[in-house]
Amino acid sequence: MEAVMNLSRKEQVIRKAAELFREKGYAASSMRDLAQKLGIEAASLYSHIKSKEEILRSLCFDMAAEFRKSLEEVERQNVSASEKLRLGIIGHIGVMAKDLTASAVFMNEHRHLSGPYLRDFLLLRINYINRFKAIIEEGTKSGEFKENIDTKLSVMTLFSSLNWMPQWYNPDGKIDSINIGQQLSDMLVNGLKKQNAQ
Amino acid sequence: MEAVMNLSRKEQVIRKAAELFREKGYAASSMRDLAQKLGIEAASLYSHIKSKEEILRSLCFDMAAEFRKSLEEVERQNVSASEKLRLGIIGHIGVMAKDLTASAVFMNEHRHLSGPYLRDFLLLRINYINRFKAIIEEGTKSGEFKENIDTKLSVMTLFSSLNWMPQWYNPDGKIDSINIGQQLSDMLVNGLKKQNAQ
DNA sequence: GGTAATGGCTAACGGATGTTAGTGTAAAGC
DNA sequence: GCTTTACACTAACATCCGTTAGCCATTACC
Repeated sequence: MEAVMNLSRKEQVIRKAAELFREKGYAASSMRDLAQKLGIEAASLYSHIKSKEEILRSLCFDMAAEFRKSLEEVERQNVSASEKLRLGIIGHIGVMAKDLTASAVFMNEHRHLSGPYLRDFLLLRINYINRFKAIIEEGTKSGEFKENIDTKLSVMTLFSSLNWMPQWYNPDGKIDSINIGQQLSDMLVNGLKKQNAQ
Repeated sequence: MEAVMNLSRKEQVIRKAAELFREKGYAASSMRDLAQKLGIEAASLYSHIKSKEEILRSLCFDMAAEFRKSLEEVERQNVSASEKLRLGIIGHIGVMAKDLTASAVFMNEHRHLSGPYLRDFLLLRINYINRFKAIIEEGTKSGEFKENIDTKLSVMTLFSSLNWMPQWYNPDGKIDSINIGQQLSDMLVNGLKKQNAQ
């Protein structure tokens, strides 16, 4: 039963690390800081994790897997492009809302992954983005979306909006994550302006 | 004439530092790294700057001043809210495009400012955001924008989209910054969907 | 031509960093 | 009851960090 009980404490370490990395950034967070948050000595951390970077890796790649899973579900649905986009946005927001701390780390700190890990991460990311791009292109071809939009610009704007959510969203506030997803997708798809206005 | 000639070399240092901070992040960038980029020794940097943080400060606050100036010009114009928003967006993009490197640092590294400087910075930022928020509210009241939108969500989405531009925009590509500003404001104000569609 | 300023150097500081080695101890499993 | 496992400890390592002190060469100014 080693592995199972291991997870409990190891995940506790990773969770606290996520909080720390989010607050101060990966590079500015020391293992001694992390140990202090857990009430132990820095050296004791190494009973649970192999290195500082291993923590970052598990945070980044676990989140990446969640995003991928969410998008795959959406892609399976047989609906219009704009509806697919809407569901994709809501799904993405949902994944983030489940762990805002890890999401923030995923977004802001992944660049501190070393060499091959960074490469793998960026490949996953490009793939994810391209699948959203494909949905937008589908909508352009089907005539749902404007034909003169720049797809790259659109998809980047989309991700910018989504990915910064963890930085300002307060989960204890009056607006919940599903609501955010709805409004955000409406805003991006329909815009701020009234449809009947000029 | 000390100050004038000083600027030249000092600004050279700051510019290289901006590149470094952008690539590796402030905390992960060492003064020895920076010195190497300039072909000098780390200790020699201190003939030009007082500290590492002074560099970050000048980068952050100089950009903040540029943004403020741009917005003030827009606010002076006597036009509709949606036009004001459009001009504000284009102005913001324009300021970023003038120095993408400093913009990226401004956005991602400001949190490493210490104590009172961080506080001042955040106050400037909140003020800037609130002035955009006021434009959106103006548009909602005047009936140009939908009345059921969440202003905070809208303005945060707006800034997310704007602020991530330095991360993906390639100034050597075929799409120039004015074009980006135009398209971005169109996308946020009018949405992706055709106005006559469903 | 003397003087000041500019921009660089070497050497060194005190402290923080990630990590390893080796040890102890309380609980869990056979 | 013995052994393993989980989890903590202390001590220490080599290296990197930002920064200071003091010195030297070249250029600009009066």
